Amino acid sequence: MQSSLIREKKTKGRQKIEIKKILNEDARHVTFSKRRLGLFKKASDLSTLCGADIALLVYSPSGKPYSFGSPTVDSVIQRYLSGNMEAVVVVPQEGELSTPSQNLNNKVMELSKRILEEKAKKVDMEIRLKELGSNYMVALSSNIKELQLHELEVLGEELNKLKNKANVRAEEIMAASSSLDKPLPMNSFNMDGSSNQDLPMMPYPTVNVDTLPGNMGYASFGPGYY
Amino acid sequence: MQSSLIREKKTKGRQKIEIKKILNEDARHVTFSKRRLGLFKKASDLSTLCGADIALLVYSPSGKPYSFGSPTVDSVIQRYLSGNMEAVVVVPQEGELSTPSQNLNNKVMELSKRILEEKAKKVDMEIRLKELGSNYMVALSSNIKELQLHELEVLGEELNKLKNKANVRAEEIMAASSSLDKPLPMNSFNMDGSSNQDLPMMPYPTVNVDTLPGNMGYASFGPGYY
DNA sequence: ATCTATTTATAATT
DNA sequence: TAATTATAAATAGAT
Repeated sequence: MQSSLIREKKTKGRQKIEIKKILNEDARHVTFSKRRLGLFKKASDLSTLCGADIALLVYSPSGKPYSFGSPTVDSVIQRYLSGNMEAVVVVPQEGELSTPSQNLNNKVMELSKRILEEKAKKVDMEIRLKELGSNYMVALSSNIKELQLHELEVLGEELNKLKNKANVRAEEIMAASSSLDKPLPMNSFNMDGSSNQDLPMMPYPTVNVDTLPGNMGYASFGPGYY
Repeated sequence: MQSSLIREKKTKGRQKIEIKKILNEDARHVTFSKRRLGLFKKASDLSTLCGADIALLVYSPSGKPYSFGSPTVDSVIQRYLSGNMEAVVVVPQEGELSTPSQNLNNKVMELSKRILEEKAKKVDMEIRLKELGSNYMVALSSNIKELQLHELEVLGEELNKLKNKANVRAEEIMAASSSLDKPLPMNSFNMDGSSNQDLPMMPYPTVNVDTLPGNMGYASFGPGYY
C-alpha cells in the first residue's frame, strides 16, 4: 500500500561532488555551461546589489571567451592595470622579426628594467603594454627627465635598426598582405549597456557569446535569452 | 502542549530579495562581503572543475580591490587584451615637455590615429588609452609587416627629436630626481600559487586583500582565512 | 561572526 | 541540448 502512496524518487537529486577536475568530457561541458551561467549571474547580482565594479573573464577549456563587466570590462581592467605597474617593454613571442632582432630584444629587455627603476610614475600604461605580448612594444616615458639619456639614445638606435630591418623586408612584406589571422575580439556585454560588438542589448546577466574562428563552442546566448 | 513540542522558529530564514541596489549601507556591506565570498568560491570551483581560465576583478563601493585568477589574473587579462588590440600611441596630459614639444605631441597624435585606422582594431583600446594620459607612450607593433613603413620612419624621427630635446635639458634634469609616488599593486592570488606580492599562499578560493594607501576596506583575507 | 530557515544552484537523470 | 527533480549550497535576517 505504501508503495502506491509513496512515489518512487525519480532522481537522486543534486549530489555532493568533490571540487576537482571533472574527467568525463561530456559531464565537464555540461557542468561548465551550468556553472558559468550561475557565476555570471552571481557577478551581475553582486554588482547590482552592492554597486561593485566587476570584470569577469572566462575562457572555456576549448578557448571560447565569455565576459561580464560592470560598468564595463575594459574600465575595470584599466583600473586593475593602472594600479599595477610601471614602464615596460615587451618582447616578441615569435614571428619574422624575432630571430633577426634577437639583439634588439635583449637590449630592450634591459632597457625596460632600467626604465622601471628610474621612472616610478603612473606606469599603468606600461603594464598594459607588458600584458599585450606577442608584439614588440616600447613604452617611452615622455617625462624625459625621468629617462636616462643613455637609455634614450640606445632606444633611438634600436628603433632605427628596426626601421631599417623593416625597410629591407619591405617588398616581401608588402606583397603578401591581407588575410591576417588576428584573433577576433571577445564579445562582451557590459552593465552600462554597451558592448564591443554591435549586438543587440540583453536584459539581465549580460553573458556573452563569441564567434572566434575554429571555435567549437557550447551554447550561445542571444538577446532575451537569460 | 504543542507549544512545548513545536519549537518556535528562530528566524525567518533566507528571504527572497529583489536584485536592485541595496540602499541601507550596512546591509549593503554585509551582503557585499557574503556574496563576494560566494562569487570567488564559484569562480574558483568552476576553474577547478572544468579547467577554465578565469579572471575576476571586484572593486567594493569604497574602491577596495579583490581579484582571482586562474592560472593568473594577468595571463587571462593579457589573453583578453591581445585579442582586442594592436598598436597604440598615447599623448601626454601635462608636464614639462608638453609645451616645448607641442609639435611632437601633434605628430604623435596624428600617428596614433593613423595607426589606429590602419589597424582598424577595436575602439576599446582607444578608450583605454584615452583614459590613461599623463605620459607620452608609443607602442610599436613589432609585427612589422603590419606597420606602414612611413609610420615607422616618422616615429623614428620623432623619437630622435625627443632624444635631442632630452639632451638639451639634461643638466637641469639630472639634478632633481628621486622621491617617486607610484601606486601599489593589488594583491592578487592566483590558481597557480603565485601572487603579485610575496604573501603566503592561501588554500582554496584565492581571494585577496589589498593594502592600497587611503583604502578604507572591509574585512581582509589572510592565509588560511577561507 | 554565527545561526537558522529558506531560497537558489545544480548533479543526476530523462 | 533542454527539462525535471531532489538535494546540496548559498545566504537574508536575526543574534
